[in-house]
Amino acid sequence: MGQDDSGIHLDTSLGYLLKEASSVLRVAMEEVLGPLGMSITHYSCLELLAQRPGLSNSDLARGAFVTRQSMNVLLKALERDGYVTRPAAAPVGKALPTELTASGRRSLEEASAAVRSVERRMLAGLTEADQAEALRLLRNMVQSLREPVETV
Amino acid sequence: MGQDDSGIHLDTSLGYLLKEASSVLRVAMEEVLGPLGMSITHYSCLELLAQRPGLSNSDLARGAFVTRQSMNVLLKALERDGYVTRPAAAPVGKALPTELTASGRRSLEEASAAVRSVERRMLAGLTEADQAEALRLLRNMVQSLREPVETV
DNA sequence: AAATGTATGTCAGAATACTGACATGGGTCA
DNA sequence: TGACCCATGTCAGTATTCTGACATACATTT
Repeated sequence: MGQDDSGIHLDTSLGYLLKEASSVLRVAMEEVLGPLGMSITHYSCLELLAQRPGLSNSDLARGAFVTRQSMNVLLKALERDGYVTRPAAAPVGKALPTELTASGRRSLEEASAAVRSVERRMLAGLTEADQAEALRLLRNMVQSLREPVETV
Repeated sequence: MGQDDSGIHLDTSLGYLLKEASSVLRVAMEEVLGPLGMSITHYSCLELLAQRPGLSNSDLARGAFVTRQSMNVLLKALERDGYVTRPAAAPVGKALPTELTASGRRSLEEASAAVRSVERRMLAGLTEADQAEALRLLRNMVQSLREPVETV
């Protein structure tokens, strides 16, 4: 099944290829994070907190590209298991600034190394110039999609 | 919250940017497919069948980047609603070749137009050469990640 | 001061995709 | 031929994420 190659423009669609690339990356990351008992969102949350301590639940949701409701579920589990801490009351507004615990930092270390190895593997066939170009192109696409739709 | 910009290498990580791009694309597609009562996987399935009639459930799963179990759930719903047909018995092996019905083709048409408009919007800021380069770079990344890990 | 708008945290329920498991069909190889 | 391996379809249960809704906190506007 599927051995015939009739004319398919899916093979030249950047949208489809983008989905394929993110799917392959997701699988590769789950492959290395799974043995560490960590999901991708779980890892993303810890990495964000390591680089920007004090982010709120909503901040983390935006950074990990999930809804704040989803992040809230994860964050409560991480808090229960002692990887992050949040104050009981908000110092200002309603936002609760979150921070990594020592345990969270330790847990992140090996995950971060594993993820870096995946990214290195993904970029093995690209030159420095290629990578810079990829950054430019992807940023351009993101920006274009984020711009409000023209309702001339 | 989040107004301080301490040193973040997430901003230069291609893995993170790839996830961001696919997330933005996903949201944009859901935005145009939702009003048509269609999910992304739903649309992907119909598009695949339009371009490669006779694909099996497992083929479709691979093409839409989900598990065959997930695709099976969707396919049964599509069959129940009259968008696709599958033979009661497999002509060879266990694979059941699936085909679009007239209703399925009709339903696909407007969805396909909507998705093309999203892709056009995404690529609005890129030249032809840019797009060709993006294809090359993303294909390279996909291939690198698919290669078995070196266990020297 | 009051009204409005925006952002946040959180609860509840629904949708979607996943992992695990099993039986079946077909090919490969000893 | 028989043993083995791989792919497929499918059932069941689990996990993750989403949408909808509500109350609260702050900024902006009137």
